[in-house]
Amino acid sequence: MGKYARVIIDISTRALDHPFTYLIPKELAASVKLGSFVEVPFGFQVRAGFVVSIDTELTEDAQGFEIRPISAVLDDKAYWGQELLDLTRFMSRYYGCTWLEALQAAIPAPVLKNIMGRLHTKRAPRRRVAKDNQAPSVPVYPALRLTAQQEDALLAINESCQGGPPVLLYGVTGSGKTEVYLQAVSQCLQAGRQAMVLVPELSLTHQAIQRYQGRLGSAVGVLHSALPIAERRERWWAMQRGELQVALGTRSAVFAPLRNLGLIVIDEEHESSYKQENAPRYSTRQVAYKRARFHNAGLVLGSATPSIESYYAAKQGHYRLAVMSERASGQCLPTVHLLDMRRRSRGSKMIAPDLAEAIRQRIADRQQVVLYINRRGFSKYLQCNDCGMPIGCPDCSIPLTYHKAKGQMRCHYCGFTMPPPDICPNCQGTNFLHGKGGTERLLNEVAALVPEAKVLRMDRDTTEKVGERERILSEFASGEAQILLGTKMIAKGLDYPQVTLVGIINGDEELNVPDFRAAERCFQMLTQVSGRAGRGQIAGDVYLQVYAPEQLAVQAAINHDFAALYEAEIQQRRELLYPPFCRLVRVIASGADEAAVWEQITALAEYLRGQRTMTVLGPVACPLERLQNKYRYHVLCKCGAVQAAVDTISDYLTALAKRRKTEGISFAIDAEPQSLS
DNA sequence: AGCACGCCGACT
DNA sequence: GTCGGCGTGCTC
Repeated sequence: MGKYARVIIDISTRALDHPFTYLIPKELAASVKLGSFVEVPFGFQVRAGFVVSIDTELTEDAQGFEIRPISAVLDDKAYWGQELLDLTRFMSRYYGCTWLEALQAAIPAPVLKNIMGRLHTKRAPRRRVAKDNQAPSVPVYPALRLTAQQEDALLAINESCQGGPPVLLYGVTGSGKTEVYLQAVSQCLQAGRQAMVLVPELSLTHQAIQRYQGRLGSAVGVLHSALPIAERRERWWAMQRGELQVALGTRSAVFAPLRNLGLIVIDEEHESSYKQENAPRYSTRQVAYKRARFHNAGLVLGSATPSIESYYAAKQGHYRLAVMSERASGQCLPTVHLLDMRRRSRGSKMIAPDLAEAIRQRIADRQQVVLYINRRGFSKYLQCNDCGMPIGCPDCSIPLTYHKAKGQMRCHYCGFTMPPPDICPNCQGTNFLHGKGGTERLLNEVAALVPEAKVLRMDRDTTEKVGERERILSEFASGEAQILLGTKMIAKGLDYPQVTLVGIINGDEELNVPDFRAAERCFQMLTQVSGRAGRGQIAGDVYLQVYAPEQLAVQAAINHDFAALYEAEIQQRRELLYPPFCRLVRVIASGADEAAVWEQITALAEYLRGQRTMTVLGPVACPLERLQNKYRYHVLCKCGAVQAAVDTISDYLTALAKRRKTEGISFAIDAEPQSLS
């Protein structure tokens, strides 16, 4: 029986991000446990806190303080106890966030809010209303016969569940990865263990959910932040009580409170949405790896276009590679027509004549068309109209960003600047294009081209509301509309047999994004979108409009040649020292006072350079220079070990916070960033 | 983050 | 004379 409890206070600031020691009063001795939420006196106030250790002796860090008693217990359930503590502690250290921020990510807001709501209000906890959330009956989805390759993959996964290495499942589109997951999960359940299936946000469609529920029935619990609050809370508690055996959901579902995990599946493992873009900036892959290790559970990372880093890790022997190179049902791939958009006159249409003709044809034949437009490029770049190459940084091999006001080209990794060139360094051409496209313009063009067709538009602007995406998709599925036009949202999960034509408007725009992963992302996107055409009886066509047809990412996508892309990328990353050959840690400073932000980030960069343990690039303005009226600057650290680098940065920032030097300026540490905007 | 303590300007 | 500005310091 411990006498003291060490507690993380419910205040998220670096200055207070350490445990405070309290006495456990005798009458609370039974209910104060590891992971309990408690109410404690804190200075002049009463705050909620989270018990992270229970000790019989006073620890050294608490010596010399007047130890006050815990005033009440807010919740004595230990949740997933020690695992939650270990995992969130690890996250706070590795990702450089506060322990509280990590806890807030691991416990859903509605649940947390409910507990915190009991603070100093002696209201008796209400009885849970046992609302059974049994969805209306779902059509049964029977098990399919596996191909030899699928059998092999399943075997590897089963071995992973029994202590074998994690599996990287590289299966081409249509090779039947989902069927393999379903059977692996079934076997896991039969062995009396639980399973978790993680998918990217955009893949968690009605259809996908039905497939899992159709096979696994009511054991499946869907976790998604878009669900109604009450439902989310109840679903979480049901898992906590052990009433659901399978958690199906997006990124945050990696924290599903399952206590007997046997298998974790991460589908589309290459997706960047698996990295959270605000604190705690965790990687789902890594948290899943930690949880799998804790439970001795299996782990599968699956993709038709694996990330370069995962594939490299597999080649190094960290993952077991399972390959499914054949389609399960022998559908044939669509024909890809490459349309070279260079040397087109100023003011010409976004849709090339060939594609325009094809659209007209399909509409006349009462078939359906998908038009994909890239909208990744938020910054302006300069592109050669003769060879199609973006003007890049000589040191970092990423496109330079064009700053109209200063009439300058700038590298957002290292700060290199130069005036806009008159002559293309690649081909000596003298014609340049200023890039930045628009959905609006495309929509108008399509309307003028085929006024009789109904066009649906789907992008972030039109799908703010919950359920809007499903509504648009079902309208398209019903055949009411002939053309679906949109951004990334339409790239995956669509399986409509009437679609015989896919037009990709700016297929290589991704290559103009100042990010060293641009080629990899471009390849992934082209592969995904192309897969939407010709899924029915009629063969499909893909019209791919590009400015740089020679670029390897484009060529590799047309030829379905992942190996070529991988080899080229890995060689370049080795030469330029990018992941997986180093680890990146990015620190962003932002604030309304630009001079103050610059001063702070410069001081940080100088300090880090002085440590001589990492290569420090910058500081420079972030590609997204101003966000919500705040100026943003970053430094990029190339290091050998993430933890050591983050420790150094965290210590510096904590000292700064304690001296109150950071008023009005906020810092964010991003360990192993996926996006550098 | 909050909140008190503390030392300097214009107000019932 | 005092009400109140926000600069420092502290919270087990």
